[in-house]
Amino acid sequence: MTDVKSPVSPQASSLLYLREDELRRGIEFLFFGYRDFLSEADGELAAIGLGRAHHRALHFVGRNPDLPVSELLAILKITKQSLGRVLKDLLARRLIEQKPGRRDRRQRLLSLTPEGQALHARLLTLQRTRMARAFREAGPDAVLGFRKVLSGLISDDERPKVLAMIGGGA
Amino acid sequence: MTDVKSPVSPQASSLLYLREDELRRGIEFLFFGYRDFLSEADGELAAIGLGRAHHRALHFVGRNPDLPVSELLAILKITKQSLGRVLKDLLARRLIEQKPGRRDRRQRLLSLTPEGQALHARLLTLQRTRMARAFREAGPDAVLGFRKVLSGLISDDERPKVLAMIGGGA
DNA sequence: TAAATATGTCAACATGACTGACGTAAAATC
DNA sequence: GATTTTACGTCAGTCATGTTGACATATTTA
Repeated sequence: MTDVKSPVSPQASSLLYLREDELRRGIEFLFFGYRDFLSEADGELAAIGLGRAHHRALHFVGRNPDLPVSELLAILKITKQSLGRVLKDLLARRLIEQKPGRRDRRQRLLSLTPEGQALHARLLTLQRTRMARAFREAGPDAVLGFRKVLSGLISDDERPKVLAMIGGGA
Repeated sequence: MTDVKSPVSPQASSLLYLREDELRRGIEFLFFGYRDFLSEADGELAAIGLGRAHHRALHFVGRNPDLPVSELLAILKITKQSLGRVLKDLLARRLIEQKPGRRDRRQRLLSLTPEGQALHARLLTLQRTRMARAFREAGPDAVLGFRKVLSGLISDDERPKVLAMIGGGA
């Protein structure tokens, strides 16, 4: 019991940002930021009878034309049964289309129809608008930090794949 | 078709970080970071037969002893029926306890039992550990940016309440 | 006393995840 | 060429978590 009054938990002041309280705040910011960020697109989706699961599939297919089902499964980390239902809906509404792979004809390569692209673009614009405002208010350095921390939150064994797909550094 | 090769979408290079592509990357980082951040605690929870919904309630009650149900509802933004089921489970397992409010006896103030505190602490430590690693690798400036951007993603009308609860600036 | 508030509860339903089992076509391997 | 593996689909059942709508009860406020 040396330091009588030390509000700092770990050790030096250079590590203030690693105090328990700061970590808890980070956790909670992530919760609330994520919650509200998604709520907007959710509204649009609900209006046309789709859910988040459809949105996620639509997004990654849109971003990655001719994506095999297996890769989409790896990105979303859900079971094929869960994805199956979602894809069935999207195919029935002609938002997504399939074609067999050229090299491997067992594969069903997924891509968006023009209507799918339109919806994808609409949702992406919504989300980009919100993200753009947050980025603008926070500034370029903050944006870098935002990505750095989130990148660190990704599982070690997933990070290479994810970074390769997302593109760019950090 | 003037600028033949302009990789920049909006206008100046000072706004590079607001290009569509950078915004998309931010969106995707948020998706993957959130996905993997939660997966760890999910495992612990599944092992004892609880889910994310229980975790969220446990967390905010733990952080905010004597929390009225109405406030928990406002934090989680779910219906009282959904919360009711979760609280019923937590009460049955004696992880949470209720007591009537002193000033307003209609209220049921929620707090954690010792067992609830133990579980809360265990889960929080798990999450803090992961967050701490990401923070440490990213550095203090990045942490600030992380919080700034997430704060900007929170709905305008929610931000004051949330910031008041989370504490600290930005 | 009447109205509003805080909370709980019953019932029905939707979404999106899961497990487990089985089927088929194409590719890869022995 | 026969066998095994792979990519994908599908049927069936279950679970967790959200929803709406209606109604009940106790307590506070007007």
